[in-house]
Parts: sequence; C-alpha cells; structure tokens
Amino acid sequence: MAQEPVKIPQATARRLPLYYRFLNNLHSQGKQRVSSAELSEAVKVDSATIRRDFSYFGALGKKGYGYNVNYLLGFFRKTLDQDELTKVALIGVGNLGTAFLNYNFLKNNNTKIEIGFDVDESKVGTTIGDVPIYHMDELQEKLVEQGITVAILTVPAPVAQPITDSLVEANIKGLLNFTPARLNVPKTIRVHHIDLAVELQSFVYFLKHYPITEKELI
Amino acid sequence: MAQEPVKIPQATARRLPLYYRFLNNLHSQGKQRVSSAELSEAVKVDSATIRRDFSYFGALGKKGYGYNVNYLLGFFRKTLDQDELTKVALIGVGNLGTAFLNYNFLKNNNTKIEIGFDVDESKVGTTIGDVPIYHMDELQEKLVEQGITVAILTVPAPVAQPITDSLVEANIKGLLNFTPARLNVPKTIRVHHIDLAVELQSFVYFLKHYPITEKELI
DNA sequence: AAATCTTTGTGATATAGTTAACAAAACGTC
DNA sequence: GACGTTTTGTTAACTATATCACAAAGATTT
Ligand SMILES: NC(=O)c1ccc[n+]([C@@H]2O[C@H](COP(=O)([O-])OP(=O)(O)OC[C@H]3O[C@@H](n4cnc5c(N)ncnc54)[C@H](O)[C@@H]3O)[C@@H](O)[C@H]2O)c1
Ligand SMILES: NC(=O)c1ccc[n+]([C@@H]2O[C@H](COP(=O)([O-])OP(=O)(O)OC[C@H]3O[C@@H](n4cnc5c(N)ncnc54)[C@H](O)[C@@H]3O)[C@@H](O)[C@H]2O)c1
Repeated sequence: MAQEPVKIPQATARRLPLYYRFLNNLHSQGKQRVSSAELSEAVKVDSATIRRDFSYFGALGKKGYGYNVNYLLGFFRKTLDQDELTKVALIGVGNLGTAFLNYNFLKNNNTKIEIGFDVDESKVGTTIGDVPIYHMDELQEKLVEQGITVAILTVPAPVAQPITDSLVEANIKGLLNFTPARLNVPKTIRVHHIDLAVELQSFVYFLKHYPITEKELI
Repeated sequence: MAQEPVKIPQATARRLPLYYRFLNNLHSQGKQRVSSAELSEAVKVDSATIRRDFSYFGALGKKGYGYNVNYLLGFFRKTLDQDELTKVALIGVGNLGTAFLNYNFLKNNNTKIEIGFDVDESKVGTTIGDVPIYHMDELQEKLVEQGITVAILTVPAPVAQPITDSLVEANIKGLLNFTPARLNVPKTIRVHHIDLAVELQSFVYFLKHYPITEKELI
C-alpha cells in the first residue's frame, strides 16, 4: 500500500541491492517466477522479512503465485536508480584502493569509480583498471569539474581527517571510510565506516563467546 | 552489576574492538582518565550508549571522575582475548586477498593471517607480507595440521560454495565471506558476509533517498 | 466449477537497540 | 569537612527490526 516516497526502513534499504542481485541471477537462469520462500533460501533472509520489505513498495506479488521475476527486476531497477550512474572518487591508491580500482563495481551496479587520487608520484599519471590517478593537489579542481559527490577513503589513518576536510570543501555529499579513523564532518554529510579490522576482531569475539545455540547467524 | 559470563548484546560486542582501539590511542597520548562524553566524541557513539555498553561488564568507572584509561584498557585486553592469538587462513590471493595479506591486522589486534591458499601456480610457493601461499590441494591437510578454524574467503563467487564445503570438512568454525555468494553451511558454523558491492550500492541509495534531516548518520 | 493447494500481505507480537533523564556517588575546591 | 560540580550507572521510554501466524486471494488440479 505504501508508495515509494514514503521512507523505507534503513534495514530494508540495505537489503535492496542484495535482492536485486539475486533477482538478476534468477533472471539469467531463465526463471519466470519466485516465491519469498525460494528467495529466502537464496539470500539467507527470513521469508517474512522479504515479504515485509517488498510490501513497503506496494503489492508486488500475487497470492498463490509469488513474484514475477521480470516485473520485480524492473521495479527494483527503477527504485535503485540502476539506469543512472553515480560517479565515485577513490582517495588513496594503496593496497586496498588498488583492489577496489581493479574490481569492476559496474557489473550489475550503478556506481563507478571514475577517478583516483594519491600523493605518491609513482602512481600519479598512471591508470589502474581504466581509472586515471591524479595528484592530491588537483583534488578540489577535478571533483568540482566532474561533479563528483561520493568518495571512497583508503588512505593511512593519520591523514584521513585533513583529507576529509578538503573533500568537504570540494562539496562532497557522502564518504565511504575504510580507515580506522572516526571522522568529523558537518551533519549534512553522510559518512559510512567500513572498519575491516573491527569486523575481523568482533567476528573472532563472537566465535569465542557466542558458540552458536541461538539462531543468530547474522 | 552483570558479570562477564552473561551474554552481552551483539551490538555492544561489535563496538568493543572500537573502544579498545581508541583507548589505546588515548593511552599512547599519555591520558590517564576519560569520560564517556570524551570517548563519545572520539568514537562517534552516543555517550549513554558507551556507559550502557561498559555497564554490562560491571561498574568500571567512578562517578564524578570517569574511567581510568589504564584500568579500562587492561580490562578490555582480557575481555577481547588480546593476549591470545587467533590464527586465520585466507583463501583466494587475488586483488582483495593480497591487500589483506599486506595489511598488518596484528597491529593492536589479536588475529593474524597465518596462511594463504590459491590455485594460481604463479602464487603458490610465494610469500606475501610474510604469509606463505599454498595450493588448494593442501587446504585440508594444512588447516587441520595448524589447527586453524577461522577463514577469510576472497575467491571468485562461483567457486565460493564448493570451497566452503571443503572448509567445513576441514573443521572450520567461522568464515568471513567477502564474495557476493550467500553460503550454505551447517548451523554450527558462523558466517559473516561483508559485501562491499552491496555496501557501496546501499550507501548511494541512502544518499539519494535519505537527504539527511534525521540524526541517523550511522 | 468445485475442491484443494499455495503464497501473499499484514496485524500482532516479540526481540533488539538507543537515548533521555536523573539520583546517587565521588571528585575537587575552598 | 562542607559545598558545588562532575559524571557514572540505570530505570524508563522510545525507536527499530524481525518474526509469527493466518485470513484472503488466487493458482492449480480434478
Ligand atoms: N589493506 C587492508 O586490508 C586494510 C584493512 C583494514 C583497514 N585498512 C585501512 O585502509 C587504509 C588503506 O590501507 P592500505 O593497506 O591500502 O594502505 P597503503 O599504505 O597500502 O595505501 C595508502 C595509500 O594512500 C596514499 N597516501 C598517503 N598519504 C596520502 C595523502 N595525504 N593523500 C593521498 N594519498 C595518500 C599512499 O601513497 C598509499 O598509496 C588504511 O587506513 C588502513 O588502516 C586497510
Ligand atoms: N576486489 C574488490 O574490490 C572486491 C569488492 C567486492 C567484492 N569482491 C569479491 O571478492 C572476491 C575476490 O575479489 P578479487 O577482486 O580479489 O578477485 P581476483 O580475481 O583478483 O582474485 C581471486 C583469486 O582467487 C583465486 N582462485 C580462483 N579460483 C580458485 C579456487 N578454486 N580456489 C582457490 N583460489 C581460487 C584466483 O587465482 C585469484 O587469485 C570476489 O568474489 C569478488 O566478487 C572484491
């Protein structure tokens, strides 16, 4: 019943790309229809949660039948703006940054790393996975010029804050931060931390202290 | 009041390594005491949440004073088993895998990637960041031999499931999965998915559809 | 076309996590 | 050692998320 403009729960929004990916898989396997139970098996999300998630966008399925794969796929394509490309900048072309550049996020995705920045002269001027690397001196100029408002941060932690300040000045709107630093930004800028060391450490903590009895497998 | 053996909320457990890291920072800056308000500013977690998190372990602070950095650090060191090393295997020495191998997770951390595996003959027999790379044929043997029960999976998605099956057979207990595949495992095995493409895609979705009014900055 | 089976969409409920607010305790100062 | 200040620990309220369970709709079979 609820239509698109209504705010979807964040937890739901985080699962949408996952649904989209698996619907694509089903589609290329030639599947015409899918039930919430089947999809649940594939994405490892409870089927009631899937039905609830879908229901925020209205009645997308048919009782006794399930969901039409094509229809659903088309719907999510629009909802996830798959036709519109979001250009992303990557700051810090080191180990992690290089891996991201080589990885093609474009495959069934609406985002593309367009440009990289580093201070290392041996990297500046090169191209990694089709992405040109510029010197940090050109950061502001290039970002504004190309209208890029999303950045991935993969620099050493100690320089993360000053670089963030400079990104803010370049009018960035969102920052995906892979450094261990917690960044200070104006409230209007969205920062998402992906802290791989913390992920590994808390995973190990869970393994030791929560030896699986409960159904919580995340 | 609650003592250690009592199950801590998962959300709290996930924040512990973060607290630990920032307490270490404070310690090396020579700070003796810290309040929940200061810590909040540093880790970007509400101060009430921090006090609540700490309180699961008992009364660690002093009213009117705050927390003693040294004491807290020692406490978390024990709680997070910082003195005990967890050995981890990495499967798939490609772009992402190589970045992880070069990165020293050991720095103020209790985990270490001990061994890598791949099928690529040009990688087998080499050493990346001090970690020896073996052929997949030796997976079972080496894991059992070295008693390794945690693995990081950074292989192409299509081979993720068969490799997982083989890891399960080698008696693995936990699997940190960076591939887009959703894995089938026995219920006793913990799998944590870190799906970077989904992270980027849902981040972009948030940026477009939730133009920050609310206080939810994650 | 009736009977049976399937599966959605959603109220109701359960579980988890966050935050405000404040009494009580301890600090630091005079 | 009394007094104003600071900051904890926690109760209570709130917000968010997940799941159960089932009527209703429609599919499929006979
Ligand atoms: N590699 C991993 O597996 C991993 C895991 C967890 C966290 N991280 C974090 O990700 C970040 C990057 O890690 P990494 O392993 O790729 O490090 P790295 O040292 O390989 O790469 C850092 C890059 O940033 C560049 N750089 C340095 N100063 C800069 C500046 N002022 N402006 C622009 N670029 C600058 C360097 O030239 C280098 O290319 C670090 O903060 C690290 O803590 C990495
Ligand atoms: N690189 C990224 O930025 C990134 C981002 C998101 C997700 N991922 C996912 O992470 C995984 C790895 O990505 P990547 O970019 O490192 O890929 P990659 O192709 O660079 O590396 C894959 C590695 O796995 C090895 N491999 C292939 N088959 C194997 C087998 N049967 N057994 C053992 N090893 C085998 C290959 O030899 C290669 O070294 C992929 O599933 C990818 O989708 C990567």
